[in-house]
Amino acid sequence: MTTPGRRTGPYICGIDAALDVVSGKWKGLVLWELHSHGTRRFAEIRRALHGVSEKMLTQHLRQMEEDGLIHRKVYAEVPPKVEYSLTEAGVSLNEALLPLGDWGRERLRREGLTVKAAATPTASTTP
Amino acid sequence: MTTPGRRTGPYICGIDAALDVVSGKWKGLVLWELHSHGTRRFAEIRRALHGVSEKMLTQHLRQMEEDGLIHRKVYAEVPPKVEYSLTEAGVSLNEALLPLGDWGRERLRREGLTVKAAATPTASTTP
DNA sequence: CTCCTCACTTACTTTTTGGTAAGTACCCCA
DNA sequence: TGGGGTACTTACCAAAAAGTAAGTGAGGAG
Repeated sequence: MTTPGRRTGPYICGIDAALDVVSGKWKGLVLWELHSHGTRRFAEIRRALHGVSEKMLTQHLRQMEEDGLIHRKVYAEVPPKVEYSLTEAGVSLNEALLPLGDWGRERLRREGLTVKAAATPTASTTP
Repeated sequence: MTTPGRRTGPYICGIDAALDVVSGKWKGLVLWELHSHGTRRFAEIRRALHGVSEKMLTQHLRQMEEDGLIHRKVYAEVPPKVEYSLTEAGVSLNEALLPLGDWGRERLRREGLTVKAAATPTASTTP
């Protein structure tokens, strides 16, 4: 039990409340994956996020669902099928993250840091 | 030695590179404190961020300095005096965080979450 | 003389986070 | 019959982040 919690309770400001929802090794990527593909199945996301474990992925997806960022649709089919997509809040969060992504890319340029091979080769632009 | 590192190396995208620099329980607040006051001394920041320990604060400040977000000026005076201020990168990061702060405040409103007493009562608006 | 302030550092402990590996239950393909 | 795929869960472990408490060394207030 005990949701692998980080529901710290009272926040001190908006940034706090927003960062809390994005922090987690893969959450940003999940957000971006769903943003650029609209709807994805569990295994598709897993393959897109090279290196994520099933445990971490489910954990993150559950938290993001709880936080109202993504929607989870289960098909009562026989090989299980679950589809994830962004909610309105998820879409707007993604938009709010765009300037931060710009800043990050600028930082990479500035410091001459390496960027790993794109997580999703099919995605148009990486954030 | 060995900076309490979280320099994970190769990033996968800009958001990654930006989040890495802001994640840490107090970094967002430090950024905001310096943004709204221009220049602050160690003890002033400490008092503004109610609840931070000296260890965590120095640790965060050092990392942020390493990441080029803040500038640290030491006066060779007899009761020590150190002043912190934002660098250009720090200022632009703060700007990039504004939409995220908006989103966070919207989230707080949406979910009816509590907000702790402002960290800096003198600050005009909380992010 | 004693305590408080400044800006830290160090050692140690706890909490949180992430990773590994296995198990589940059923299906399709060869 | 054996292997792969679907979407997970569980138990256990390692690593990282954060908290606690104490020490430093000089100055100024009482």
